[in-house]
Order: sequence, then C-alpha cells, then structure tokens
Amino acid sequence: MSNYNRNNIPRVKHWYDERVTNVFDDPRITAVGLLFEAHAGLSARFNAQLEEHGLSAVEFEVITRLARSPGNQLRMTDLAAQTSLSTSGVTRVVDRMERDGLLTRRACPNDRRSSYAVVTGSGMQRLNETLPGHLQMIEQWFTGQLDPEALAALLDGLRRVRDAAHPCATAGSDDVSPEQVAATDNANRRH
Amino acid sequence: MSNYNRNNIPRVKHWYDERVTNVFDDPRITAVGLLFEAHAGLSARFNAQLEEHGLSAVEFEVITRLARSPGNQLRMTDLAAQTSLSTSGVTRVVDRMERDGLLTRRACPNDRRSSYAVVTGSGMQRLNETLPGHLQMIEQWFTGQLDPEALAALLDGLRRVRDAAHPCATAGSDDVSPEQVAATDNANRRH
DNA sequence: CGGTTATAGTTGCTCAAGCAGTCGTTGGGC
DNA sequence: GCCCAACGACTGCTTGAGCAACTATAACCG
Repeated sequence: MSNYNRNNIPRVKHWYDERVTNVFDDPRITAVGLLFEAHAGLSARFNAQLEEHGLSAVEFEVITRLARSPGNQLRMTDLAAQTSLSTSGVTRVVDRMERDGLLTRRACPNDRRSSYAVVTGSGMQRLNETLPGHLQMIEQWFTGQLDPEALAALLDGLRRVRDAAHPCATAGSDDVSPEQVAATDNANRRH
Repeated sequence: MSNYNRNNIPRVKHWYDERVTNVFDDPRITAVGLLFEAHAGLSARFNAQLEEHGLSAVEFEVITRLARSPGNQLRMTDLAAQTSLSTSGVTRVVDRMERDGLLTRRACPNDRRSSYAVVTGSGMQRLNETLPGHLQMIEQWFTGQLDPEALAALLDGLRRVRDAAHPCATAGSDDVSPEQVAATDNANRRH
C-alpha cells in the first residue's frame, strides 16, 4: 500500500479500479460500515419516535442526562461534557428548551459564574411521555433482534471499543475529576 | 410505567429521582449508550485523521463511494441514496469537492437530466493518501481491540441490527432496483 | 403527437452547531 | 489586598445540511 500511487498513470482508471475494489472489500472497512450503518439506522428510527413527542435527538439526550442527575440538574459545562456538544451548543439548546418550558436555568449559589440547567415539571412530563415508546423502539430494532448471549457478546465488544475510542464523558458525576473530563473532552472535539 | 406521572406531586424531586435512576439503568438504555458512544468515539478518531488530509467525514464517504463504483462515478441521486445525504446535500458537497478539484461532474449521455459525479486523478490521489492511515485507525481503535472470535461475534450482532434497522442503501449497484432504494431511503430520512 | 405526470438536479431559505472572542467571576501567588 | 491567569457562560460569525420550490428533461398515455 506504500507504492500505491507510484507512477503517474496514463491508464489511471484500470489500475485504480482494481486496487480500489480490493481495498474496499477490506474487512476493516466492512466492520466500520456495519457499526456506522447500525448506528445510522437506529438513529433514524429513534428520531422518528422522538419527533412524535416534539424532541430532537439532542434535546432528548440533554433532558435525559439532566433527569438522571441528582436534582435533575447539571451545570452547563458538565452538560456539555456529557453530551457531544460544545458549551456554546449547550447554551443554545438550553435556550430553546427553556423557551419551550422544558428546562429552566438556576443560578449556582457558590459560584456565580456557573448556572444549572434544571428540568421543569413540564420537561419531566414530556420525558415520561417519550420514554416508554423509546424503550420499545430499542427493544424492537436493537436488543430484541438478538438472543441473550448474542446480545451479551455484542455489548461486550461494543464496551471494549467504546472504552478504547471514546473519551470518557461523565462530568458532574463523582467518579471523575473535572480536569480529566475537560481534557478528554477537548481531545475529542475537532480543532 | 403507565402510572408514571400520576399525582401532581409536592415531592416531585424524590419521586422522580428514584424512578428515574431506575429507568436509566435499564439495560436497553445502556445498550444504546454503548453503541452510540462507540460510534461517537470512532467518529472523533476518524475525523481527526481525515482532517489531516483535508477531508471531512462526508467528503470521505462521498469519494469512497464513488471510487468503489464502476468507472469511479455515480449519478447524483444514487450518491445521495448511498450516503446519508439529501440530494441537495449532495449537490453542495459535490460543489465543494469539484471546486477543490477532487471531483468533476459529467453529463449522462442517455439521460440529460442526470449527471455523474466522477473522481478526478487528484481525488484518487487524495484518497490513496488518506486510506492507509484510515485503515490503521480502524485497526487501532476498533478491530484491533478484540480477538478474532469476539470481533466476529460483534460484527455478527451488528449485522443483524443493521439489517433490521437500516434502510438498505445500495443504489447504483445492480442488485437493487432504483424504486426500492428510493422508497427505503425516503423512509429513513426525517420528515 | 400533445399533455400530464414523474424524475434529476439545483437554489433560496432556515436552522443547528462550532470557533473565536467577550465579559464577569474565581482563585492562586506575591 | 492586588494582580493575573483560568474558568463559565454567552454572542457574532460562519458553515453545513435539509426542505420546499423551481427548471429541465423524460416517460407515459390518451
């Protein structure tokens, strides 16, 4: 593969055609394709269901992360670290969701720079309306597609890939120091 | 879960806190989390490497799909069906990549509505520069993380999930009729 | 043929998201 | 106590993507 594009080609097309089709049958390419297509497929199914409840995927993730956190709240920065959003992205999602009455901002008592995003009652209600159907979608399109041990094997593999590739993002939880999270998070984000 | 938000709560917080942490420990949520985080992690790693070669993920997918197609070309619509892009999205990616010299448009001889996107020599060169590193990234962060049978189990599971959830997108290939592709593709796309 | 319908691609508009820059706040070093 | 670096959140600007509307071509059908 190092002498790939060595000589500059009158008959480019033939030469590339051969090499290229070979390369794209590479099992590594196939593997990534499977993972990405599975993800894309599930995303599409989930989005459709979330949309019925007036939520985008990002909004659902935000409200979920908040709801599972102590006090149903999280500092903006921590929320950014847990989601795949930048801090400015979080500012704007929270803007929209606050406008829609799903969240509120609350001042942080001991640090006047920070503010919390808190799920409102209306937000909780929306989440409760959305969740059962969401779980059903997961069952239908993902976990229900495999028998228990195949699923376990799949999840085991995914966990190992995740642990290797995914910069851990659990800011606001107690098991990770903020600096650590910030570092890994920045490493993840593009330039 | 049906009597979830039954009584409108003075002690909302406690009640939700309990239910909610339970719900979010649901193995189905965890499973999706693993898949999505694995995907996000790999995407981030791949994007970093692609960026070194001046390609976005979408551009890489486009040029890859074209390069693996007969004649290194595909009609705009078929390209849209194969990628996760709308036709207008494809128009614009191809615009940019044509401006950058990676692709050209070529008129379709037998249908004057259609046009092909064709990879240029320069585009092929760019792809060839990018691919080895990309394969290496896959190896490093994904396939190399697992021993062969664990990987096989993972891929097998992914394949089943993909087949269930992913609207098959192989337009321009010979094994699928265009109408079929269009139908599944539209089903996939949000509203 | 002529007209209607469907298809391929492009374009205007909108919106979501990131980066870089800003402002106020905090905390550490002296 | 004072200063300066670091931090948290927000805002201006740009970019990328989708939808809907439009044009040109093709296909179908009477």
